[in-house]
Amino acid sequence: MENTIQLTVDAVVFGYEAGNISVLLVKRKYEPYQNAWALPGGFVLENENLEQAIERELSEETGVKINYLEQLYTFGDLARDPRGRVVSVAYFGLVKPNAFQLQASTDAELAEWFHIDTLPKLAFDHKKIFKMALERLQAKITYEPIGFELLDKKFPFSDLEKVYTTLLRREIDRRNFKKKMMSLKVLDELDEKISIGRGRPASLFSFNQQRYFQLKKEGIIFEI
Amino acid sequence: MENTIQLTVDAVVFGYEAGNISVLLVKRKYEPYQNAWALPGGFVLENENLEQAIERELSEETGVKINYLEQLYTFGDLARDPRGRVVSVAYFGLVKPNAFQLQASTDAELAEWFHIDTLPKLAFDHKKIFKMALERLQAKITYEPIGFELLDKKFPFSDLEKVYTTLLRREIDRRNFKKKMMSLKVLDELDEKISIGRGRPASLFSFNQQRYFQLKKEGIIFEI
DNA sequence: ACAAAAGTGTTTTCTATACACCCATGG
DNA sequence: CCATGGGTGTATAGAAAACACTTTTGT
Repeated sequence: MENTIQLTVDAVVFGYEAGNISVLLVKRKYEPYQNAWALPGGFVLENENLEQAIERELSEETGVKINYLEQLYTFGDLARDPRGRVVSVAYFGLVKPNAFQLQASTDAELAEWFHIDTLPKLAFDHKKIFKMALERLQAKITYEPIGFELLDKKFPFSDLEKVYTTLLRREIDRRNFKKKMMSLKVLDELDEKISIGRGRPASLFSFNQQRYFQLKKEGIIFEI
Repeated sequence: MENTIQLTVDAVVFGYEAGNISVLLVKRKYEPYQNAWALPGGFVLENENLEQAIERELSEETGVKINYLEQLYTFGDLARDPRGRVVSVAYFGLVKPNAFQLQASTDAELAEWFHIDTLPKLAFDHKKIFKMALERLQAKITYEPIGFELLDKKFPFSDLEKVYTTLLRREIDRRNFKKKMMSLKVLDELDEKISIGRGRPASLFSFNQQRYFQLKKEGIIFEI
């Protein structure tokens, strides 16, 4: 059988820093859409699976180390790529703040973080892909604790709260939010505090992944 | 660029009849896995999108008219197909009981419904695909009213209940279930009854799709 | 008349929400 | 000492869950 369908992967990678949720974009070097911003991604090689392809492309194009990766959707419209029939498997990913600084490795000078509310025009159907990824992320944080994946290993509780208020675009009652979070027992309060500028120093917390997997196995679902 | 990756689509189609949830399988005519049972599906043609490919394959192989179709996941492991590198976009679908009778059209004699608990050995990684589809369906009926898609236009309430108890594999309190369902106002009670064998005749209900879309737009979420 | 399935309300428990003041630090 | 952000508890309302008997038909 003759096959003229090409397969690519694309990633919508979210990062959090200082109260802002950003997405990682790369500037295209070649046609089509030369010099336009696009999601990192590219053609899948014959001897790698889809996750390997994504990780290779991310590392080649951005140098970012991904922390959480999940398949999003496969886009197969006929005219989505001017080069011909290209089907793309999209992923969405989260990175921790320490990965937020783009390393100057490889082609990193062509990668940049953009605030999710002020994206430039995107190549191909990447706007549509981004939109779906954002909706997925917004939905997902309400029933799975992936908010942690955007934070450092140790974080003050207020950072977690900020991830939620920023993504859900609404205020959250701090007391109720903490009550619910703590009742799940997936957060460990550490004997450590940080003081960021003025104000009372904040206790640091860490995410107890073991406890989370146990809960998940028992079928108990997180819900905000 | 040379591309030796092939793209297929596969469908996990569920049907409901007489208290049983079944899946549609086809018997393979050719190698590999000749004579083994497999999910309906096949290669995507260059001039059709993914949904068109699935619908074409389903109609060619089974003659079944699909009622609800949703993309499930894309499977891209290296060794999933002995013919070489084949990536498959899997869908899951639901059919109404009137589509349950397999038409003798096309290759229909090679298609058959199997109870979800007693599937034969499946070709390729189709077992894995099926498992994911079943989990998705089980999760999905708890937050979207897709249970209706498995029933006729008019149905007794007990049929809906049976779909839920069968899929969720647990008993449901009939009064509480009805209360919740009716409070959503997506069910219209008709001035019509049916009597199935012995017992009190049941009122028929229909699903109010318009009302459902309105609710969805308003962000109100169904939850069982 | 009895077996079989449909239909129907109330009480209790739990969870979600609303809400305001004190605490610890840096400047 | 004051500005800034962190930390905490209770009361109310609404939703979920538990629970059993009556109705209508076919045989």
